[in-house]
Formats: sequence, C-alpha cells, structure tokens
Amino acid sequence: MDRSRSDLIAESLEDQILRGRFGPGMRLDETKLAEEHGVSRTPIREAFQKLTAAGLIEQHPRRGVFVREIGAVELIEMFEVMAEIEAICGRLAALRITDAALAELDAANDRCHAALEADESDDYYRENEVFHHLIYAQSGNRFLCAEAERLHRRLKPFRRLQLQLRGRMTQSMAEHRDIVLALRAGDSDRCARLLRDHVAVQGEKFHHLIAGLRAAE
Amino acid sequence: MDRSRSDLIAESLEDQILRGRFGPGMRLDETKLAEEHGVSRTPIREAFQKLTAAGLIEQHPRRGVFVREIGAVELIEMFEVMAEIEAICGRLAALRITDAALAELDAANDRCHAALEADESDDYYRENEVFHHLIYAQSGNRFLCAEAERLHRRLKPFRRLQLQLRGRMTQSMAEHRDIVLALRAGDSDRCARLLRDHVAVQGEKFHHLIAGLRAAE
DNA sequence: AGTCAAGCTATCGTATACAAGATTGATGTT
DNA sequence: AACATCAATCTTGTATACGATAGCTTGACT
Repeated sequence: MDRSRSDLIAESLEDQILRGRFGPGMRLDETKLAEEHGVSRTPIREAFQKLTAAGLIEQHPRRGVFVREIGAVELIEMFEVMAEIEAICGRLAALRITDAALAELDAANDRCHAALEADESDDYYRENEVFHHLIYAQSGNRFLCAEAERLHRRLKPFRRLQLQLRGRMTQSMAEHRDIVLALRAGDSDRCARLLRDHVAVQGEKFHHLIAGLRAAE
Repeated sequence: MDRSRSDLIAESLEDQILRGRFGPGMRLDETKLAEEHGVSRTPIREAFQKLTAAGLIEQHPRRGVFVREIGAVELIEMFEVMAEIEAICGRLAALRITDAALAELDAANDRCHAALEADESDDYYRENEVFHHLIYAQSGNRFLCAEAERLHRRLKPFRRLQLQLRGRMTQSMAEHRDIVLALRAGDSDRCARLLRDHVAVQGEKFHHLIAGLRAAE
C-alpha cells in the first residue's frame, strides 16, 4: 500500500514539522533534504506535494517551500471545527455504539486514570487519543471517522499544549466519564454537547494556549 | 499563485474525472496523458499527487493510478457529513451574518428562482452553489469554510444528480427561503436543522440517487 | 552618496534517461 | 490439452541534466 520512498519521506517530514524540527516560516531546501535522505530531488518534491495537500507547507511559485505558519486565529478556528466534528461523531455514536465499544471506552478511561495517578503524561496522551478515536469509529461513518482523524492529527501538537494547562487532565478525565455515560444512555444530544465543550477551547484558555504557542517558538 | 503546468493539469484531470470522461476504476496512463497535454510525465505525476490527496484517484504501488470508485455507502456517508458541516456553518452564520450578506443571499435566491422559471438548470445550479458558499463564508470561520468548500466540490457531480429528481428544485428553493428567514432571525438552532435537512439525502431519496447512479453507468 | 538597472547566481520546474518490478504471453512439460 | 515457469515488454519509480525565472549584488549614473 505504501508508495515506497516518497511516502516514507512525506511521513518523516510531517513528523519533523509537527515535532518542531522545522520552525514555522522556515524554508525547506530540496537539495539539502535530498542529500539528507540519500535520494534525488524527485521523491522530495513528491513528498512536498503531499504535505501541501495536507496543509502543512506552502509552495511559492519560484521561491521555494515554507512551513506554514499557523496563526492564533486559524488555530482557534481549527479547534472550533474539531469541537463540532467531535460533537457530530458523538451524536452518531450515541445512536450506533456497540456494547463492546463501550467496554473499550471504559478500559481506555481506566488506563487514562492510571496514567494520571502515575503522572505518566505520555501514557495519558496516548490513551486519551485512543478514547477519541474509538468515538470517531463508533460514529459508524467511516468517511467522518477519517476526517476526524485527519484534523485530530493536525491539532495533535497543540492539543498537547492545551492539556498542559494546570488541572486540565483531571477535569478532562471527569468529562470523559460523563461522555461515556451519555453514550451508554444513548443520549445523543447530551453526548454531542459534552464532546463539543470538551474539545472547545474558550475564554481565558485561549490566552494560555497562545502564550504556550509563543513559548514553544 | 498557480504553480504553472502541474496545477493546470490537475485541474483539467479533476474536471474530466468529475465529468465522467474517465469512468470509475479506469486506469490513467501517464504516458498517454503526457502526450495528450504535450508535456513530459513529471507534471502528470505531480498532478496525480494532488488528485490522490483530493481522494479522486488511487495509486497502487507499481500498478498505476485508478479512478476511485465511490460506492453507495461512502456516498451516503459523505452526504451525511456534508449535511452536518452545513448545519455547523448555518449555526455559526446565524450568529455572525452581516446585513450585506443577507442581501446577497436574497439576490442569489432571486436569481435561482428566475433560473427555475426559465428552466435553466445550469443557471440554477450555479446560483445554488453561490447560495451555499455564501453561508460557508458567513460562518466567520475560514478554516471551516475551506473544509466545506472542499467537500462540496467533491460531492458536486452527485449533488447535480440529486437536483434532477422531479420537483426537487422547487422544494429546494422553498427551503432556501426558510433558511434565509432563520438566518435573518438569528435563530441558529433552527438554521442548523434546516440546513441539515436540506442537504441530507434520506429515506427513499437514496434509492433514487443510487438508481440514477446505476443508470448513468 | 543613493538609486536604478543589468547581469549573475541559485534554485525551481520540466524533460529525459535509466532501473526495477509486474504482467502477460509463449513454450515446455506433465 | 492444461498448467506452470520463464522471459520479454510495458509501466512505474528514481536520478540526473537542462532551461527558465526570480532575487541579489554590483556598477554606473544622477
């Protein structure tokens, strides 16, 4: 399924960009990257195409490619959309979820809780992700699920910032439990609302998030 | 802004695929297309990257690229997501829309009505698109707007089929007027619901749509 | 001394050549 | 006669080379 070189390189570059190896606005040099990966410019250029489509970089006609700067406004917009998408997933999942999936959600939540107590934030993030992905899948709409995962992936580094706010992890856990309750009860409207609020970043949290962004630079 | 050759070719190919020049599952020959466009294989390949990202074609490792078959299930899923996205746009737009935009919506609706009376389905279709794009923009969320436009574009050919159902255009017009009323009143919940129902293809309409698809083959 | 223009350089975009893999057809064997 | 295997050809994936364009630097003129 993987289209060998260029796909691998695209993945690698995406990872490096998200991890901050390439800062926002930084120019990516085709030749340098080609040498670095031990390939010619062609696969690098193909990888660029993919990253452009994913919205990670910008290609200027005869200037070069640059890591896209995600401004505060766009970030807020993306979180707003993510919150709504998750709400949709939740509403559909509440109607369609299976008992097995509910059990898995409980299990993920338990592992989340364990990670929280052990102060293992990496584990917490992973299980938190499992929790959300389960809900996406339980929407019963594979297209929606794919879209949600795409956006989730894009917001990944920022979501991490969000969770670093003091006391957010504990609060997040409680919200997860409420969400599972709504799912189990089949209360789709409530579930949608809970998920929207869970993901939405509002009020003064914005400022922390933006400050975190600045600090990360 | 346009990256010369490959972008133009990608657009051309996309258009041809959507118009049915290349049937679903059909293989696209790099060499043949290169000759056809009077360029080498490189720009064609770059165009393929874009189309893959847009979900229009599939690239198999050493086999070639094929026009993606969109099955009935996936189509229904995509319409479900589109309906929800439009509902979100509508809810936000109801809170944020300007008077100028309301006037533009009215104008688009009037042109829609005129096209309906003149039985000019192409004009109707274009104005219908203007109407929806205005609402996307009035969500005040540029990211959401871009996502909505992307999905709208992908569903374009199928939406066209849907509108060809008997009496659908007249009904659609009436729904448009209700939507504007809700927007003007700032009734976000009602607007969201109206838009969701407007877009959703539900119940027996599915069968018409699928039957139309089958007939088109 | 400052500004504008011209030329140079660096990098992008495209073409072409080459390599590797997959498919299909033919031939040989059972 | 049918099936399997091997080879040849076609097509994709990668590399390299060349042409074009934009930005930068330098020099000349005001």
